[in-house]
Amino acid sequence: MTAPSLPEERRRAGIPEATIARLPVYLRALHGLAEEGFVTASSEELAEAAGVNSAKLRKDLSHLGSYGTRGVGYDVEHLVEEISTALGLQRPCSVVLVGVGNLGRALAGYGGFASRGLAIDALLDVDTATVGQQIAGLTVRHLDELPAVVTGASIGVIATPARAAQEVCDRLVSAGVTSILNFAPTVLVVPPHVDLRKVDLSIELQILSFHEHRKAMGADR
Amino acid sequence: MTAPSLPEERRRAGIPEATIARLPVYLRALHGLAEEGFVTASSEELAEAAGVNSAKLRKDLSHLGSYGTRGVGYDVEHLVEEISTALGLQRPCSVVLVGVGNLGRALAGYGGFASRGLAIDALLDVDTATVGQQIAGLTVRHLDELPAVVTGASIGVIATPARAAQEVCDRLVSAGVTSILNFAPTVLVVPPHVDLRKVDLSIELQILSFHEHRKAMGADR
DNA sequence: CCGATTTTGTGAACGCGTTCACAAGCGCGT
DNA sequence: ACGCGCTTGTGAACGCGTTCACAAAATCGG
Repeated sequence: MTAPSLPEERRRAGIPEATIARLPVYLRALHGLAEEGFVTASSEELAEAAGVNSAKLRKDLSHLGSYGTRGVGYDVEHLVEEISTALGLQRPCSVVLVGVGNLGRALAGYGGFASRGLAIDALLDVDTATVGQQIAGLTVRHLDELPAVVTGASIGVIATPARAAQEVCDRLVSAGVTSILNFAPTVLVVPPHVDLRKVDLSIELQILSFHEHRKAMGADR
Repeated sequence: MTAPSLPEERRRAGIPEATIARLPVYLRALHGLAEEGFVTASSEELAEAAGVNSAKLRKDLSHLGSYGTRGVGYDVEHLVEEISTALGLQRPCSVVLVGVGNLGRALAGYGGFASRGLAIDALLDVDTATVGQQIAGLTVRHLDELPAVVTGASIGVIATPARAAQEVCDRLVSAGVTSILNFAPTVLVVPPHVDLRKVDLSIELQILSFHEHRKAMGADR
């Protein structure tokens, strides 16, 4: 355990999770402002574009370093660089998607990834009818080729049916993947060194269902 | 402002947001346990199936009421009922999806919704080539018909390109929708009485990118 | 060169959510 | 009937994240 001497490294290690989750939003807001011709932006302007309040934005950015100029604001282009660096988008890692069903195809064709430096590099499936197809400029390969496509730092995306997800997850981990994004509606278990995030479409709807009913009840009485 | 006299209602109003976000997970875990033949389940068992610790699960459930039996655990079937009721899934509201592109199709075909009582009831788009198509048993209708398909309590799902999202959002709100799930990579602004949730696929990847790079840096030094 | 003005960066207070730890309650065996 | 073991429900402590409010810093006009 080496004591971190560089302040840069201290900062990197100590960025709160909640802040990291917002950095991509700021990045997108900055791109938007840049397109509108802003060369500099105050925390107030940036916060509005990102949909947060300015105090939160300033504290978030302060975790990265002091990249603003008092009385002026933030240099848009420079801040894009800094956030991209913080997120590791300067040297993007490869993304491997497993499960080329409806959702998998949608993800493969989703333009939002490429624009931020993160593009899907490989599509894998087990269905022999799907393997070999060309989708979004990529040829679908068989899941057995997983070890060959995982090179160094890779992110795995699981878009399989729920029943296949845990096995696919295990195979990703075996192949050396340490960051996994799961779209299958299942709880996955992974070793402690693996980062796992999940996106569950039906859960989001159920949360809204709760709020919708709560509002309806309040109106009734 | 009537003072809530029924404890049931007090509970409903006071459920913390974080708890609500986990109730759907518990619901799914309970269905899984039921299929495995469990008629009763301890907080420990349920917590493991849901991927949380048992203390959290117990506190979450305590916000709904006292539906467990000390020394025994929770009746699986009964708890399913209670959580479903709390989430408003007993009388599910209709779901209207706008934007039948790749993602929209994937969502329309996603089985996970129907199994929990929340099914997509209408598909809308503006593309004349898409309108009229049959997808997942539904006929795609034109966005102009929005007022006709929104009946009472409805949830709106936005799966359009980013540039169209705000206008679609405004039209949903005008039609009376007060709960919106946004998949478009944009910050939407809504009136305060509207609940808005967002799912952003590229943001999730960028968060993983951060962790992946952090791990790689730690290994290097 | 200086004061007025703007905006950042941050210490402090606050609130929410998680975790801990245990008393209260329930069933079962004897 | 009664004590024993198991499990829930919950008050209390803790930690993280948000918000507030202001001092420090930078620009600009005179």
